[in-house]
Amino acid sequence: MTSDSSGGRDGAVGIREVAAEAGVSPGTVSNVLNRPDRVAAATRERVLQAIETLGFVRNGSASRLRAGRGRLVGLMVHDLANPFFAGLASGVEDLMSERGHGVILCSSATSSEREARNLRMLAEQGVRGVLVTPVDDRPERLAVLRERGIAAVMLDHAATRPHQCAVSVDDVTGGRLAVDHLLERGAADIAYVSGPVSLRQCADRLTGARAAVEAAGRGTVSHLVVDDLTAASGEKAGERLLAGDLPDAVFCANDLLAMGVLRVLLRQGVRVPRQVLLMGYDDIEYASAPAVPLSSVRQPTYRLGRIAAELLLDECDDPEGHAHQQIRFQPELVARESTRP
Amino acid sequence: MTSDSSGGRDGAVGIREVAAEAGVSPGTVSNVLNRPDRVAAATRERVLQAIETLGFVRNGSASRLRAGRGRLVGLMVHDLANPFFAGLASGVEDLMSERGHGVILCSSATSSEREARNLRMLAEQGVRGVLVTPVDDRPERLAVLRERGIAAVMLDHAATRPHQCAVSVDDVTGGRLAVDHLLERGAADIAYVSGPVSLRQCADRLTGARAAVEAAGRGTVSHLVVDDLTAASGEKAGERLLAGDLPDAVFCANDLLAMGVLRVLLRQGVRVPRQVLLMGYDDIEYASAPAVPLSSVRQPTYRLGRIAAELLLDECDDPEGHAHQQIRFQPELVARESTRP
DNA sequence: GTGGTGTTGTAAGACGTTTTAATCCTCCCC
DNA sequence: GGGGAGGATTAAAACGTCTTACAACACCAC
Repeated sequence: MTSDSSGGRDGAVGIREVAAEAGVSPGTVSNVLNRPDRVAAATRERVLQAIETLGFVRNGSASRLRAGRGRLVGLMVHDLANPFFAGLASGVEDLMSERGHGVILCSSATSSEREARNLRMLAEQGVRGVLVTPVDDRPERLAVLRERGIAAVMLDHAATRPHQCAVSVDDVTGGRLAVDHLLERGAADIAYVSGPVSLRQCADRLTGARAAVEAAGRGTVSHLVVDDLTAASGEKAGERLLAGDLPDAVFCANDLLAMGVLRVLLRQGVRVPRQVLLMGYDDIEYASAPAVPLSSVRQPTYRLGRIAAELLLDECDDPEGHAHQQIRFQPELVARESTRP
Repeated sequence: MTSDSSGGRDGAVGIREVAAEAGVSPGTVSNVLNRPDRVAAATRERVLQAIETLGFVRNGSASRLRAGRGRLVGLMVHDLANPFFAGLASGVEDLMSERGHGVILCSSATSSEREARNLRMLAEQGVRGVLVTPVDDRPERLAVLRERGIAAVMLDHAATRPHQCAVSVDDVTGGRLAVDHLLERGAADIAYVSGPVSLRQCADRLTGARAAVEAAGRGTVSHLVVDDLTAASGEKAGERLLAGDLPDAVFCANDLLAMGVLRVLLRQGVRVPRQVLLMGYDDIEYASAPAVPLSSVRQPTYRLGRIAAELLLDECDDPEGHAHQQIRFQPELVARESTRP
């Protein structure tokens, strides 16, 4: 135990020890750390040298306590196991890591209670800002954050109040693209499978789907609701579809659902796309892999995350000069086997 | 702005304001928060009431600064976009959330530099402990943490030093299971596709594969190395395989690689499994979806994460009484179409 | 009553950093 | 050589909580 490679002694080395080693005052060390330009080049070098020798690691808690702001942000998604959110998280983490920030990851599991609990935890940790894919539209859920002056950027969701950044994808258009495509491929009787409509994504895609039918002046959209957006729920939906008259086409609110539906239909000998056209949403990496590659609606997942992260840091770094932005991407149709009749 | 629903005033409400409201001293409020049993039921109730009324949110930074330990842990994985790690992270996050802890998520992107940078950041944030899937076997990479007394649990990796917890899956056995299966299905000339052998997972699975061939007294294993464990790299591997004589079977170090290989082989008209048997590893949810469902080796991903998280908290809560554990799961073969000749 | 015992509550000093206002130089110009 | 001017550095006071003594109190047995 006596020979630790680096100089880290038992008596934890702080800014004070560094100052002593470099022959300056603690204040100067702090300046080197936070405003390097305020200190002469020679002194700065000496301090950095001391930091290196002593293996000093700055205490983030103390720093945040005194300065009011830290180098931590929060990220709240619905479900990490869903590749769409994993992609988002990946984009956020990459950018934050480049900028020297840490990301506290939370999953709401689409439960408002868990969301509220996590937001509170984030507030306690004094994060600099939060990226959140909210569980529903109620803007007051972010009150805990606003009261403490914590910036929030909506992720995959439009802004819920005037002065707020948001990065989203136009899900109404996405739903319309999907159903336009299905109608064009000859479907009339279309089933839309989604999670609860309290999820904005599910609701918007439905709106788009109905708009497409209305605009075309033909076709119908029926709606099948399942508990969540997983492949397991997709299988349940598939079974319910099989129990009745099969529609011409099934449009699922995400690819996982579609993969579940596909699995069940194929297992029961239903020919896809011959008998039933099938469409997913998100265009996750695995959408092209199935027996019948899935048509889907592509979203720039990773970029969504990166851009939202950038917006958040911009807002945090300069709250006054920052212009709130609502960025909305347009989704893109990806046609594959599952809708080729 | 004048009518915030909750009582959160501009002059941030701290333990002091709560104390005033409840007619006790700040110390007592702290006791209610940290040692509820030390304070009489009536007083406790009064304090909790005040906390509620004022919408008090404890300052985690101050708390951690003074107490030395906080309610934050770190999690470092190779790649969030990989469903295997997303599953791990999901398990970790669930358990930590139940226990009221936050998780700082980091991705090393299998780069030691980025791993080191992130570990340093975690040390700065004063996390209580860290769960890490290390990029290589060098135990000294955790020195930054040890010096500051931060507990570490190895995740999907055996312990690298004596007194350490670790949760892993036996990858040598996994590799053996896979190749045993391929040999049994008649393959002799087997290609193993993996990322760099500096990744323990890749190395161990290779060891297992060779052991299987040796034990059987027949067959050969050739080794094809690609940059990382993604589907894109799988496609590159597939092209390199096509450039030479096709082996009887391809064993990939994970399912993403296998999906990439499969895509290329099918595109070039190679019959899988007729001409080439194909096997993945991890048994991610999407392994069963492809045109030719992938045989794979299953790992208890989510449980791995949960258990490691539990171990870490156990170690943090009682460093003395804690018995370090090395838990090793056994993987399980899942045979599907891709290895049915 | 008195002294002991146990329980509740309090006062005040950390924790390690940032920051403000003040001090110290050095250099330059008249 | 005196008088700034202006940059580099410092001293000391925060930041909000936890914790260590310690005081207050009630209760009980003698």
